[in-house]
This record gives sequence, C-alpha cells and structure tokens, in this order.
Amino acid sequence: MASPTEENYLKALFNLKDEEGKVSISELSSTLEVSMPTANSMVKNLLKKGLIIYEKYKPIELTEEGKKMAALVIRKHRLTEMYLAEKMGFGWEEVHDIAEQIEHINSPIFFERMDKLLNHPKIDPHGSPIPNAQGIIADLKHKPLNEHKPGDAVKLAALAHSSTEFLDFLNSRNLKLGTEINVISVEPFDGSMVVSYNDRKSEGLSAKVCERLLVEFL
Amino acid sequence: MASPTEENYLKALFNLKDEEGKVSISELSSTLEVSMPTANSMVKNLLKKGLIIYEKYKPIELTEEGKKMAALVIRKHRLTEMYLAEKMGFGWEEVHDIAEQIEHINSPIFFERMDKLLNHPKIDPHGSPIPNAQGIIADLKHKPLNEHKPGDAVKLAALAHSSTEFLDFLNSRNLKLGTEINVISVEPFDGSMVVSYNDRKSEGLSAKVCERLLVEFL
DNA sequence: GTATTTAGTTAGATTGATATAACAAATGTT
DNA sequence: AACATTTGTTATATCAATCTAACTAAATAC
Repeated sequence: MASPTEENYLKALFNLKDEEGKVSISELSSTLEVSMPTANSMVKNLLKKGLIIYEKYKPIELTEEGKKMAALVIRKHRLTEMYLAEKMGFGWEEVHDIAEQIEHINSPIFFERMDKLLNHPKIDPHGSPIPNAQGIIADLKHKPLNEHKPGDAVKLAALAHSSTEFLDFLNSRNLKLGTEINVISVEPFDGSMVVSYNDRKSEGLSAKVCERLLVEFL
Repeated sequence: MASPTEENYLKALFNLKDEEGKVSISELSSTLEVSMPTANSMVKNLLKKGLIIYEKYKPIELTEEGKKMAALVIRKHRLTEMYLAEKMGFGWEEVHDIAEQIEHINSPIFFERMDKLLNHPKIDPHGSPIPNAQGIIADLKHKPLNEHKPGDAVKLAALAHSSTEFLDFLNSRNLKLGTEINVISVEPFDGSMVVSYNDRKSEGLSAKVCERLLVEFL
C-alpha cells in the first residue's frame, strides 16, 4: 500500500507528464510544494518500490505499475468529486478540496459503492475522465475553444485546469458542462472570442479562458 | 488543529473514561494498540496543548477543551456512520471501519452537509448519541436488557460496544434497533434470557449478549 | 567555449509517531 | 513489612517526511 504522501507523488507524476511522459524533480517539488531535496528523496523511495524509472539528473517516468496505482488514486479522487456534486449537492468549485482528502481513504467497498450509486460515471464534475477499476483511463480528445473559428457550434465538455477561481468565473457567466456555445468572432490581436450561449447573445471571453474550455462539436 | 493521531487519543480518552472521568496510560496504550512509552509521550504532548490534566503516575483526565474536541471527533465519526448506513446502504456492521478513516477529514462543510442531508440525526446506526456541533452529547439513559425481568416489554434502542462479531450475531438473529422484545424468563444460574420478538416465539440470549443490548420501555 | 544560471544532489538536522530495554514507582499478596 | 507484580517512566533508536546549507552537474547565454 502507498502512503497518502506517496499517492500524492504518483498523482502529480501522472498529471504532470508531458508528451513523452517525463517529469522533472523541480516540477514535482513545485506542484507538491515541497523542497527539491524532499522530492528527490521521495523519488528514490518510489524508485526502490518499482513505481518509477529514474536515473540521476534524468527525468522521471512512471512504470506500468506506477501508472496503474496513480490512475487508481485519480479514480478515487474523481469518483469522490462526482459523488459530492451529484449526491451531496456541492458545487463544482467546492469538490476538489474535499476529494483531495477522501482520495486517501483505504476502503475498496466505499469507492465501489460510490461508483454503483452514481451508475458508473465516465467523467467527474469538471468533465475529466474517471479511470476504470483496472486503472484504464479514456482519452476524451476534446479540443480547446480557442482552436475553433467563427460559425462553429460546440458544446462545453470539460475544463483544462479547474482552479477554484476559474470555476467561480464560469459560475458568474453561467457556463456549465453541456452548454451549447456558438463562436461569433475571434479577435486576432489577443485571441479573445465573442460567443453566444443560452440567452447571452454576445459574451466576450479572453484567450486564457478559451484555452481552458474544452469543447466538442454538437 | 489536532493530527489524526491526536484525534484518536482524544476519542479513546473520551470513550474510556470511567465514573470519575479518569483513564490510565495502560488502558490508552492497549485500546490504541501502541506501546506504553508511545502513549506516555503523546500524553505529555496533549498536556502541553492543554487538552488533558495529568501528573506523573496519576490517571489522565480531559480538560473542558479536550472534551469538546473529543466530542467533535466522535460527532464526525457518528455522523459518517449514519450517512454510510442511511444514504449509501451500508450495513451497521460495515460502517465503523470506514468512519474510522473519514472522521479525520478536515472539512466543516462536508460534515455539516451530511448532518443536513440526514436531517440532524440524534443517533448513529448503533443507537449511540451524536454530539451536537457545540460538542454537547445527550445522555440517553438506556438500561441493558439483563436488568429487566420476565414480563417486561421493551424496545432495542442501542448497543453497548458494537464489534463486527456482535453485529454479525445480531444480524443472524434478525435483531435491529427498534425491535420490540418481550422478556419471557431469566436463568438465575448464568443470567441468560429467553425472549420473544417479531415472529420468534422463544429465542435464547446469553448474559453477554443481554448486557450489550440497551433497551427502553415501550 | 568559458561563464553564469538553473536544476539536481548530498549531508545533516528536525519533527511526529513509533519501538525496545532498563529502571522506578505504585499496587497487591501473604 | 517484604516481596512480587503491574504500571509508568526515561533513555535511546528508528522511520517517514520534511527542511536548510553547501556543493555539483547540466543547460543557457553571451
């Protein structure tokens, strides 16, 4: 069994991995808010446990076993988020901090029950895919809104990086998963967009927002 | 804030306290399954934090602040047990182990929400009172079944010490909270009783079982 | 292609929770 | 009262997770 700390490192490694699946010590140390020596010594520990591939001064990579364990922690996190939102009435901006703690509960029956009560959900309240019980995670290949052009009609499917501030912003604009969005225009200078959705005929969205809105065609 | 370990010590002190509210180091060390030196050093730590009254070689007593903190941990535990049973369909024999972990979650809104969704329950699935948000715990003065005499008609209201084995036993006999029990006879030799309830006309219960069944008059 | 900057490592210390071994105080027994 | 037993304490060590300080390797910049 992995300790809560180890689970957090695995999760960070899984979430941070770039195209080749490699992560640096400094990325780890900053996302987990620990010093580099701390991250360095945990990396040695995970190496000893066979959960990562690592050589001095080289980037870190999860082994198959490490990937599976990480996916299962992410599964616990996302199932919990969905449960909190669907069954307990929490807003999508509230669920992360609670799930961050509950994900370390060691009780297979508890998470299985959540999964069953939720009817085996495929995504969490932010649209991120929930890995299955075997640690397999679907690749929902959504595109960010900013890659679309005027005239495109799309549906908000998920969020890239869902901080509380971003979620509060979306709440204030009444943007939810499933909202149908029509691209009206794109400003070439700064990448901002004007869109319409629901009864909002002309809503301006900054490029930063558009990059984080993951959409799919209707 | 108290660490999970500290919360466990407070809970143990609260649950173990005898008539005068005093607990020994050895009781603490055996209930928490740690060595005596470990319990001893944690006692010093709780003393430093003002949560207990303690002098070398004397029994341990909770301060008012310590009692309140302990009651609030017990509140989190029992609310969780009730939530697991009522909202997630777990049996009363399954809830303890999960609640033992969830009780350490630090999220007032999470437990408040449970409380609200459950309509401010007064007892947990084993009939134990749930302390209120101020740490005040009701004294439900139930009497154990073995203090009753033939002819008494009572209702199962709570359990004293609810181990999984005991709960499995009660399940096997179809005994639930609220079950109306009629005392038919008491065996003077060993304190066992013959009772009737539901469609069971003559069920024998050992003294050990009767001591743990807390009942109230109809 | 040296020099500077950034990233990573090693050494050593700290803190909380735990243990064993050895000893001391309190309690119980005749 | 003397002895034995139980209970509690001290000293010391370990382990996981953390840190700072000092150093080294790699990357970047002129």
